Amino acid sequence: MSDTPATTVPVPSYDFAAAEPRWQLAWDARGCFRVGDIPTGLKPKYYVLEMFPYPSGKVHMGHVRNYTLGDVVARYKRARGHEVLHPMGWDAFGLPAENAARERGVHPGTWTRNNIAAMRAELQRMGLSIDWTREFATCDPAYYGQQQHLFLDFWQKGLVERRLSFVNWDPVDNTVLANEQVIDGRGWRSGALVEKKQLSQWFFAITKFAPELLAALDGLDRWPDRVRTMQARWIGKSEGAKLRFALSTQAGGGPADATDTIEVYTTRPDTLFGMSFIAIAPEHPLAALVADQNTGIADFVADCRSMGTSEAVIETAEKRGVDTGLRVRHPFIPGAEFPVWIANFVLMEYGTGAIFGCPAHDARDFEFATKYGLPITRVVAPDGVAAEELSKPLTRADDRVGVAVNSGFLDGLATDAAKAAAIAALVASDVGEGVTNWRLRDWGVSRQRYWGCPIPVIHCDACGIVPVRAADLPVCLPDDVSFDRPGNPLDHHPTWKHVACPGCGQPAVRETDTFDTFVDSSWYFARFCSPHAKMPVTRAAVDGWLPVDQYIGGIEHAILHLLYSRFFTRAMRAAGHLGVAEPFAGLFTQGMVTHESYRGADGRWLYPEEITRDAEGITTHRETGEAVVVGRIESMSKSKRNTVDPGRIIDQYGADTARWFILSDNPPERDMEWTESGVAGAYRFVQRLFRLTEGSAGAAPAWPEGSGELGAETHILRRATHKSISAVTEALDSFAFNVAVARLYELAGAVAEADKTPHAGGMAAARHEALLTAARLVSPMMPHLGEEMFARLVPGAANLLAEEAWPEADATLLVAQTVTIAVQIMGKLRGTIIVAPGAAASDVITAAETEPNVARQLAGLRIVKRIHVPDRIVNFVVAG
RNA sequence: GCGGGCGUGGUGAAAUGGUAGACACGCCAGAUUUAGGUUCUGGUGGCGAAAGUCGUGGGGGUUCAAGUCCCUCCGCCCGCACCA
Repeated sequence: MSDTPATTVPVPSYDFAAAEPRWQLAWDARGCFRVGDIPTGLKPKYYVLEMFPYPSGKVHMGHVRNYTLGDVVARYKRARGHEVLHPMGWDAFGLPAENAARERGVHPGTWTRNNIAAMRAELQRMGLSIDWTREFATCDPAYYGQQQHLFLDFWQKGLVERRLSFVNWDPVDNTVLANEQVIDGRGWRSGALVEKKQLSQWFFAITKFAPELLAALDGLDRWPDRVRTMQARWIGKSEGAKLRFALSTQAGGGPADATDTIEVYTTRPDTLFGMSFIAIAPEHPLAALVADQNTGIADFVADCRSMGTSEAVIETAEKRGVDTGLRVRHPFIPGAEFPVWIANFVLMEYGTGAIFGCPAHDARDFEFATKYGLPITRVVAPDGVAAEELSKPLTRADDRVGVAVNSGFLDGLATDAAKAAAIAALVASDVGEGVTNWRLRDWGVSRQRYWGCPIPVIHCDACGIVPVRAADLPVCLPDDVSFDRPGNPLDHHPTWKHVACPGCGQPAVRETDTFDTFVDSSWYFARFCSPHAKMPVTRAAVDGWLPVDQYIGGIEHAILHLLYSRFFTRAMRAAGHLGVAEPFAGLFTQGMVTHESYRGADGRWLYPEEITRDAEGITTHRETGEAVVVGRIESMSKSKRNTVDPGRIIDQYGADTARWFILSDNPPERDMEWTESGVAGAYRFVQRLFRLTEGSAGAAPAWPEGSGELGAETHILRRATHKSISAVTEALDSFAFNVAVARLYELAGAVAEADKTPHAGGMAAARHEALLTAARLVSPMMPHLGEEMFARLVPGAANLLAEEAWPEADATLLVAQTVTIAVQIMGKLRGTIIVAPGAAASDVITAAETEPNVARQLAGLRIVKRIHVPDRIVNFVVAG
């Protein structure tokens, strides 16, 4: 190696466009990422999975981020000696394919498969270390047919139910609408006011697992706390009371029956003395009864029906209600009566569909009571003293939990004791009892759509509802469907649904509903273990690979998808398909990719490619020169046109640059902003690392005989190299990829720094070591560049870098020779001292006190206390 | 509305309760080059000539010491069960 620093010798630049496909072919040729259905057991197994994509047509930056994160983990774990399963597939059923069919006349299957082909090609350009032999799409009959088997198994295990539930109904198109298709209470295509309609639907009995789904959250210690908290709240275990209010007036004037009481669930029976009304949901049976006799009430109930089924819409709507005229008796206050209202904010799905209103301590009840002039009585106070008039609800923790006041026999009791006493009193008078309630509802899986997995059920006039025989599966979707009118094409199909009943052989009709697409994504991770099996999963494969060790995806799936997958895993275990209860041992939730948005003078959105920015930062249209308004930085979306096409970035800068920038920009759990300047910076680093390699290309030079020969600069570089190994390893282990990137910038800087002085005393060997280390450390993030560097540093290597082990840091090189200690007076930094690591406290404090600036500041002050934190800090607490 | 999260220089950010701003982008200055998404060197939180002082969304608290822990307020983001 040369002893002169590399100065102005022209160095060829890194030709990523040639190198990236070359290395992708090399990995593929050697089968670097392929594993068997059953792990060999020679190494520890590691299953890395990113949430599989919906094939919308194009890979977007969110995908690039997701799959880059997963690929870093997969490549890193492989290097650390694991046998890594890293598969990819397609969440291929869903609404957008049907929309494309209606809008463009293309068959959903054709549209979906074309999209998959396009997106697969784009993903493959990223250099992901995926075992593509395991790929499948959920719209493959080989997949959804097995899903139908699972449905039959779950049915047998008592986990499938059929009951009525509400859907959004478009009365003009005569079709069911998804929540997203309801815009301001109207159908997105017809514009008709949406109605709630009851349909008979299939449900998975997820609530049967509610206690264990909640309890098992504690064991998911590699999940983000926030996701566990959100799931716990969603499952929503609450301890409260169910009580029956006796109606003092008969609902229909008819005989006393089930309608002579209203059953209410409450978590706060201790606040019963603060009651001022009962509110029931518009869908409550009693509401229907009253509406039959009163057109005003009927109108109100009908009005509530047009609100749709979305909880967010219901809860944010203005609180409205109507007095039914019915009155109930208070269970504790003889002679007291309270009105029964129908209120639009009461949910039929939760509790009993009826509440008692306690306006003093509940914001919604307060708003309602204020609006309709209902009394507001404080019944909880922190100090047990009832207070003055209320101008706003007492909803702070202090105001909700305390001591009962204005509450008869409960007065003076603390909240928990008051609850118990209230429940005891309800039990004693046989009007209620303590109950545990769950917020979680059973999972409705019926969808009135074509592009989904058919529910394998037959309706027979004689035999009722009959499952399709296992031997007759899969129930495949017919291809010849028409989208020329609204509604479910399966229902309109001339022949598909007509079959013989498996029970009696008489003409019968297939179920034309298909499964919610969440069903498809609730077990795909298990299918990846043996994707070609003639059964849902093979036991040896799932026993070998599950659970997923690291699952990575968007926070938007924190509740539904993850909860449904947890349920499915338990249900599959109950049916004997697998042995684990939890599908995902580790979970990482990534942030979104955002970008500035731009609008032209006329207000229309502009693509980033359409604008240009001059030296003063003024943005104008690239072609017309018109002024451009720079809008908010927001999540990339087609409608705002603030998207950046990953394909263009890879063309221009290469996959490694895109991966590097996406990792370097910020912590992966946070939203990131895509910027052109950031990409350009990443690209410069790619080139810089490559150029550094040039100075050490070729076989490793020998270290000089005897370590005493090593110069100080050599030692500094070696120390930097080994500190990088340790720091990058630690950063990758903790998902701090942006920190790993920073450490690699530092290592590259250390090599450049070493090049400033003439090389001597083993520097050439240290430099080679540094760059070889850099290649290995960088390779999970920039695999192509890593291979290129490795090939130049180790010509004729038998292995690819992808097959090489992770480097080990030499502990002797990590030990610091001195430490810098901060010296504070009253917590304020006044100086620093340099001492040997582990120096005695007395020596350190003496050195601190004599540090010139510290000594000057301490003059005339009395030291009250000396705090010494070894190798970190000295703090003097002074008096006066 | 309810639930969850986030908030640090011009920007993205780093920081086991222990020297706030590592690393990068941008910017400034200089060097190199037959200048073209170059490269290299140095500088870069605010105020101040300096000593210093202020500074992690606002306010309060715990602590010798708070970006970090607690309370409260504000702003933004995600989810709310038929988007995936």
